[in-house]
Amino acid sequence: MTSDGTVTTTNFIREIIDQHNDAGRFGGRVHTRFPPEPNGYLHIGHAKSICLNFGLAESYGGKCNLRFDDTNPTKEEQEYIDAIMRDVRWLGFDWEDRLFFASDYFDQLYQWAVQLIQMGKAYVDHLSADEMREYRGTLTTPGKDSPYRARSIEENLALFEQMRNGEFQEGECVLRAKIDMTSPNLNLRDPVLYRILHAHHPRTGDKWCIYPMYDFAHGQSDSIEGITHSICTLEFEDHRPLYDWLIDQLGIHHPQQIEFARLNINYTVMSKRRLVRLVTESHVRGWDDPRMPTLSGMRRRGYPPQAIRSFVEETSVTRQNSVNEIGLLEHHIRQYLNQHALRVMAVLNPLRVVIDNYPEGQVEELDAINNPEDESAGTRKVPFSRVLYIEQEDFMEDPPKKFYRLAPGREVRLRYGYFIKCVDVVKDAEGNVVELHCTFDPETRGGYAPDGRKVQGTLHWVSADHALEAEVRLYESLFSKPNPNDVEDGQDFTDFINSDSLQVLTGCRIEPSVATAEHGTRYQFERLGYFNIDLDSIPERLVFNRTVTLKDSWSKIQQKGG
RNA sequence: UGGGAGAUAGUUUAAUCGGCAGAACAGUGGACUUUGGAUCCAUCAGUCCAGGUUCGAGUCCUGGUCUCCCAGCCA
Repeated sequence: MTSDGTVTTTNFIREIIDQHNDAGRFGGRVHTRFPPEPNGYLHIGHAKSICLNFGLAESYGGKCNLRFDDTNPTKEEQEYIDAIMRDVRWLGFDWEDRLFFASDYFDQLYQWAVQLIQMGKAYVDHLSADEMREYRGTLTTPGKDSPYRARSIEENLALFEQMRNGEFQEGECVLRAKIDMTSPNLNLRDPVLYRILHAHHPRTGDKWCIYPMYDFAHGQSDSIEGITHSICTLEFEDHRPLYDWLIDQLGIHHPQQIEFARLNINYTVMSKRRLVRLVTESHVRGWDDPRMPTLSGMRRRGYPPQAIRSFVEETSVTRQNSVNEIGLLEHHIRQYLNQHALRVMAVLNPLRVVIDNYPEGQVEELDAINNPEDESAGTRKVPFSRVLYIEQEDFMEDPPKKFYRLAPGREVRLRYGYFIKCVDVVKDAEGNVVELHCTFDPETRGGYAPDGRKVQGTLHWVSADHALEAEVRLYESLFSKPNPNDVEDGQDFTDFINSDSLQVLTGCRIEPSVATAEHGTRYQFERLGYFNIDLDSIPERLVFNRTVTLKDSWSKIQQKGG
């Protein structure tokens, strides 16, 4: 068990660590890190890496660092750094005093580059990007040596010094490792170590105009921090021989890299490149749009971090590429919220109901249970009066057989209220039902009939005079296609954006008990789903997000033509 | 046609030395119910293919098929 109470199952990474510990490698130490690049917001795929790295450290009594891989100042911003830290904390993890940046190591990295040059293992190359691509060869044909590969150590040292001093334009030259241009692993065909970028860095300012490539920074950063297990995703497997080479040449601490398959979910996209486009092209309202798979979007949507963690835990850690169903995530969301969310009554599409035989001006405070799954949540009072609203969907003039709700002449229970019977239907000029007249049975207060008679349906409701007005935002998946990345020639993933992914309802009515709740407060609207209070909400104008619907067996019956 | 990796119900996965293929989600049917919620019960459904070794193969061997990753001065 971890601190959040979830059960940790074993996986291939834990088995590797166990083997290391049995063999005494790393002296039984386990030190991991979560190494995001601050060029975008964290998404649920990152949550898997976060849970894995912090979770491993915790369960083995080790530590986990947060390190920003900030080696490309042209793409990275302080806003992203702040957002990433906020999201990691929100998930419930703590890096304590171990907040690091790859840019902290720029001096050391520079020294190591010089050392490689001195060893004859790196050289300054003046090939253009296009030329370098040609010289690199292809997947099936070997590359060939750059004409600059044979420069003397002294010349390389001088040239690299000039690079650092800003004596070259961007793209004029780079520092490359001297490994093997014929290697079947393209990462070993003299990879670029340093490139020239006359860019201002969020942390080092204008100190540097040369920046290390990720491949030259990542492994050594892990080494500097004494990381034992460098956990990363599958696409870096081909880079491992390069990291190993670099670390062995330098003779420094050698972490063990272990790759796992990234988390994918259907009906969404997970690559940062695509998420950035969704934001910059205004397909969504921002990084924290509740339809986004970002952690900030999910937070705003009302997804509890505990549910995200239990979902991630259940997807398990493997080396198989896979795509999880969004339904599994939603299952975990519902499971948590069912246990923890307070119940309230809200009517999304109000239909006015007048209780003809209920005294005018009378108001009763009825007892309602806050959470049937948690007795300690207690009860509250909800006001009942002569004029109420119920859900439009809960009335049908000519109902099908399995419709349990209100219809002319039919009796139903108002939850925690009374049994009511529909006696009249008022329509407007177009024939739309605009008001119902009902009678109530005073003997059924609280929803129980002393004569033991049963009703099939129980409806939620609010008192018209007491209800608060609210805007409610309903969400569906952002994409209408299970795999939006699967595009034909000439198509773009944005072609598959679901035009119904956001539906805004105004004039919704909700019971008064929520009036003073804070942003983010999560509720179950009885019979409708889980909702939370959006950041846009103000007391004069409440705004709710639908986090997820309740499982709805009526809709299935309907679809089957019931 | 180079290198690296991976194939188990619809989905995601488990299976100690080679020893009864086990779960969750989804689906279906039912019980219960003051949420058509929750809960409970039942049920459907699987080892990529072809050989081989073995008393016995998801696991070992041989051959094949399919999928993913790699040709940024991105990470």
